[in-house]
Amino acid sequence: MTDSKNKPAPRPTIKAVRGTRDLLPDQTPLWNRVEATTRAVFSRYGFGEIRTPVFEATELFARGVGEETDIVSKEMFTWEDRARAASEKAQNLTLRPESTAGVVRAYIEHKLGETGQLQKLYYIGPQFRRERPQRGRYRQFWQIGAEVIGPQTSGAESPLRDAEVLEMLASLLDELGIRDWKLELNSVGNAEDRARFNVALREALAPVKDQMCPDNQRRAETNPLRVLDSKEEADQEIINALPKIADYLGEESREHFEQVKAALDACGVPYHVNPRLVRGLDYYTRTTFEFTVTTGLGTQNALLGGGRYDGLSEMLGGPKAPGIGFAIGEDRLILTLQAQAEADAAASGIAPAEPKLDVYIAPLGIAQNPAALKLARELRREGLSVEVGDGSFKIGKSFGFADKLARHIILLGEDEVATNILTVKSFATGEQRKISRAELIGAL
RNA sequence: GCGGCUAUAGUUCAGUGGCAGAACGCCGCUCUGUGGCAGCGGAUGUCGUGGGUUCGAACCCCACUAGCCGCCCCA
Repeated sequence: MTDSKNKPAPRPTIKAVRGTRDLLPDQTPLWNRVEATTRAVFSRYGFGEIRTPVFEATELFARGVGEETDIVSKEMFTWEDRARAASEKAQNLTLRPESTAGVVRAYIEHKLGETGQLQKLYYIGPQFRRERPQRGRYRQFWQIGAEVIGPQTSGAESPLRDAEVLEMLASLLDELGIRDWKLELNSVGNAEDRARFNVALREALAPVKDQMCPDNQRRAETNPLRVLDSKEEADQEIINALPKIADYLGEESREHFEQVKAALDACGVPYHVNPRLVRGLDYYTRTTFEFTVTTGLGTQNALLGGGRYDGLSEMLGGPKAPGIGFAIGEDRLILTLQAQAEADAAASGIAPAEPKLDVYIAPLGIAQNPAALKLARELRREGLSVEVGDGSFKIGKSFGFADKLARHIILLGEDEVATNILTVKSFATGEQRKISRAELIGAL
């Protein structure tokens, strides 16, 4: 006679934290397809997988990504690790906001350059940025990235590598079925070019920066390059009049860029040179690029971005090791594919079929449960996908479940267990047959 | 970090001060070894959280949280 209105004391429910989310089984097949395709494509180009830690010393990102970038200055999940002994120093740690710095750290730490070989490394994994969540922008998000890095003698600096990476990305997006991608390409020059350009830019900005928005005024001071890709309407006239990086490229950088473009032309990979494409991370030199799409992402239309980082290894205290790499926003890739699939379904009026199991086994009565599980075990071992009902279910209920889950139902009553002649009904045809256990696999 | 919009059943959503609703889905029965279709019946719920106004709040006000959209930035 307990009072059913006596509800348990309310407890606050725990939810996924802001900007994070669960990927349920209706989502993960697409993720797995994307990742499997990526691995297959990358391995055809000689890339091997690297797995680095999801957290690193904060210093790595400060030096690698750049102290003045938004990522480092305001978007990192950083904490002070407890010192476990008086003699131990507390360490400042950070959840990785991107993976290139970590990969290059590993390259240096494991002396991969000493092999003399070009290293082609890829990764797939979560990254963390403390930004305001939005469509296609999460606080835990996934990136698929690859890096080509090695000593100069390995050919890591060759424009061939830039073109190969870009061609690989074009092939990957094609193979995944991304239909409307666009490659934006630019060169920001080598360290010397950038230094000269920065001086010229500062000179040009000095008399006009007061007329610009506060953000651009700040950038004019801290990172003048970033003024160039500002989208602030009111400042566009001023920005268009600023010096162009292309005019400050040295002969070497210019020639490098020309060769990248020539190789892309030869491969038939379309691109648009965008002189204002300046990527946000400090380590980029020479080639920079971005692939954008028009479906599914709204204003977060950059699907992936990357570029060359010839000085990064040295910035991290390693040997000279030119490299080029990119990071694909996997979440955005998935959103794009989903948006395309929805558009296709709407156009054709055909909803994609749900995947079904091969067999649903319905024991009729709990006495048949052990036999049902035994049969399931055997069929699964022979490679079939199988679900087992419970003998307490009414037969109608079993059919209901079976029809949703599987292509065939096997009824397992006393007779079937005793004779080893199974009753099998196929939902596609509605046909019901008696099949001996020995002939079952062939009959399905 | 800034601005706008939003939050009601499992889902999509209606409800603008007076009994908490619809569709789909779910459960039961018609039908105890035959599902889908159909008929009948049923449950959907702290109306995001906390406070305030009011005789009375899903509705008005405030704060918070979360989501979406945009800005910033980035993948």
